[in-house]
Amino acid sequence: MRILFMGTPEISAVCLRALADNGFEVIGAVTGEDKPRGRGYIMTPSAVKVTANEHDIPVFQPKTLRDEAFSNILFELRPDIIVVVAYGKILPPSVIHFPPLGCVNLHVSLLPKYRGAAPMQRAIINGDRYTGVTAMYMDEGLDTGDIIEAEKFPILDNDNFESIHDRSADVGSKLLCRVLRLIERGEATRTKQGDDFTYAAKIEKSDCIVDFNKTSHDIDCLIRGLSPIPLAFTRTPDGKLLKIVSASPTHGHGEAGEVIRLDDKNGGEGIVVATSDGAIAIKTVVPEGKGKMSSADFIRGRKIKIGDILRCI
RNA sequence: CGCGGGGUGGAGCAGCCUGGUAGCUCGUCGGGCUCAUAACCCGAAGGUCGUGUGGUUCAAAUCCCGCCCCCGCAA
Repeated sequence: MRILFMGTPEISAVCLRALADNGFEVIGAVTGEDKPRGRGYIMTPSAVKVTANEHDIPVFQPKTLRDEAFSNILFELRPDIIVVVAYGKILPPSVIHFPPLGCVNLHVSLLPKYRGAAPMQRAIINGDRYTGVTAMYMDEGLDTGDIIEAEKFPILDNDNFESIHDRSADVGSKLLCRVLRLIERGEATRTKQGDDFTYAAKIEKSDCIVDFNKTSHDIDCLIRGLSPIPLAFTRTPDGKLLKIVSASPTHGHGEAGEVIRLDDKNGGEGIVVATSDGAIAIKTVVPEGKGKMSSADFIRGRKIKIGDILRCI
């Protein structure tokens, strides 16, 4: 079965690696173009491109899928099936209907919940107790295709975006391999999605602002859903950015955003900030212009004091 | 040449502008107090201040120049 893989970020790369390591015939990898990233705008290849190169899989980085150039690539490759994992571009009908065995997509949520861009983050931010991965046949809608198989797993109190991402990649890549074997044997089934869908909108900067007028639980979920990338943030009284890597709800009373306790002992509470229904202990931070450090270290640097109000103006 | 911050004993920082015997909060080690402690008290060790055996100077962590490295933003 000739598989054309399409994907871009790390989670896609994990899936591509799984396919390659499990003996699937991956005839090509379509991925986003190299983009200037990081300090100094260095041109950087996608995770999928790097992985494909490691496995000697031909890489294609079309500007668009809607032109003759890409059609020609499809004709030459003659894929039996296209596997898509977080590619980053919408596939036009001409591509979706090209391969005889269709296009299979791995989506990191339990569809029809959380269609769209940021399902993992949204599930954590919303305080969901579980999430999952879904393999489906793509149709022309946004994550609306028929479900082949899905797998559910819990979101624990200490999970964050990173741990859920890694688990999704692990579970998802295995699910993908399993589903592809079913398809090879002609045993894959189709189940229509239910109507109770939701969308997981892209994470915007405004989503990352910590509002201490919310409950400790909501703030905790926000922080975990955005950690370690892009990170929830607030500001210290001097206007400096303070990103929050990890925190946990605790007890306390005070004006929302007020620093009510400071614990500079290693492993201690760190910076304790009042919320609408208690307080939250900030354990790890990234100060503006600095790298990640424990709240204890931040406090020792004498940059914060009890009574300070944290808020974004 | 995208914007900016920074490299000072093990950690986080101050000192640099206005050159002149290295400081703060911790940690570590030793001792004390205590039923006990991550608490408190006393004491100690530990730094060529990223680097060039660079420039200026009587004198450089501090001013000037080159180089290396780290980080945040933005994409």
